[in-house]
Amino acid sequence: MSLSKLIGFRTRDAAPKRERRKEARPGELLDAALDLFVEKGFAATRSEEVAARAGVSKGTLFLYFPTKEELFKAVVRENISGRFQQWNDEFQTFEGSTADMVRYCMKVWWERLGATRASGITKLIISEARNFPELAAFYQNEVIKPGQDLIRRILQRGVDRGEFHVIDLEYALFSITAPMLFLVMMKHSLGACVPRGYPLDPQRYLTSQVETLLHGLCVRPLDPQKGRAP
Amino acid sequence: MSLSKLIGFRTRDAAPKRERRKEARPGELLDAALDLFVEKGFAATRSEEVAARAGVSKGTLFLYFPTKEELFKAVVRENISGRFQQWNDEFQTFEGSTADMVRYCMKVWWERLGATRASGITKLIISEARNFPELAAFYQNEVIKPGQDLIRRILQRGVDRGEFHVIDLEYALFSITAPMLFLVMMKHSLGACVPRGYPLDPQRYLTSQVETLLHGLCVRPLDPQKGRAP
DNA sequence: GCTACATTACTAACCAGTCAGTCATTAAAG
DNA sequence: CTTTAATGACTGACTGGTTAGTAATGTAGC
Repeated sequence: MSLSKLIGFRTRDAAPKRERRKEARPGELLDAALDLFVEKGFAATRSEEVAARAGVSKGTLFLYFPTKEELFKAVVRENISGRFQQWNDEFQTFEGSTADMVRYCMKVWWERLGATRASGITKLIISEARNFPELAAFYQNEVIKPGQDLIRRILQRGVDRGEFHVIDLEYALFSITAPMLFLVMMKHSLGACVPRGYPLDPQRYLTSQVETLLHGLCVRPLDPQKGRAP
Repeated sequence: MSLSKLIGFRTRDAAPKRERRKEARPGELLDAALDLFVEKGFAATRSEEVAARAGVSKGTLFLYFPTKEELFKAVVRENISGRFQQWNDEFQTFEGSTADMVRYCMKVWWERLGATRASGITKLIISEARNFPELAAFYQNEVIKPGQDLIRRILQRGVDRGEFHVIDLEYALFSITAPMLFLVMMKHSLGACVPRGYPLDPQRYLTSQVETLLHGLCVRPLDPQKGRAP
């Protein structure tokens, strides 16, 4: 059985003509790789399949990326780490209550990462960290650390302005990241293959989690009896 | 290189004598399988390695378990599903506030599952669900469903007794399971290979998460200003 | 026709599951 | 108690199928 049959389609249509397109290849390969890494994970994604989906042969893939690991790192840089600078700047100039800042943070995270294909990379790393520790370390430095720094700054702002009574900044961090991680896992793991129970409305899920978190976090709840009614 | 060298030790000491121990084999194989599945995941665990760690040959493994998937299911039954009945009974007879019940639930979960090797199975399933949907479905029925039913009953009790103001039971569920999942993931994924930041004290983590959750969940917080100080 | 991009065929290495045969154990017969 | 024969638990080489990465061979475009 031919591989192209196996995959079902070629991006660069039926004509198996040989073309020289040095500029476009890397981008097309990264795009194909993201799809397949998210769908199958790192170990289970075959290099030849990535090449086929980008409409080239396996040899060509290794012409642009020396190993499968380097291909993966390039995918992460392209889709996640490369975009952190912009987000950092955005939060530097935020005005309003820190509670709103937390709400906005979740919203932005979902719109720009959680809801996109790129969130599958997070699931992949969590899934395969132990089998590919070098990739895990790369992701830790390139994505997790900057992300946590950003959240830490938000929480610190809440404490500094007397809005939050955070005892332990490091643990409060996880009150924000755990729901994010859970949603990503539902989207890309069990939720993607065991339909029972989960199609989980992301907006509603995030709102519910954030509001619960804030009511346990704010020094002066607006009104003990209100704030949760529809 | 010999496989026993690769693995580093044999459970049933240096003598490679041939023994007939029909009764003991399945248990020893399940034990070895749990270790390796947790350490490497399902796909990356080689059958021969499981056999070697149990001190038998690969042929013997397939004598007791027809396929690798059946071996895995047996591991889940042995270590998780087989124990649910007892836990269910325990919560049926709980007396005290539902808040305490939630605290107790977390504590018990950690002591009997989270802290044990078995928690690695949860991580494995989340990691490999998409590549092994049949295993995911099995786990969904055998573990997740019973677990969620248990938590749902606790929350419902809180609502019935006027202790909780839960709007949507199905989403409140995740406020309890998400921190559990996060902790398991830290323990078995990034936390197990990227030392930076995490050795995460489980007791402290769980307490912090549960208290935050409860203060946003209880109808009448005991005292808005207190309850979070050490 | 030259050269840089692209392909194909190849290597070396994996691994689940099988099966023909081996040998520890047991029990019947001497 | 000892010998012999039957049993079935156990073994490991083998099959058929994987895949990352390489190198020889093409061919497009200048």
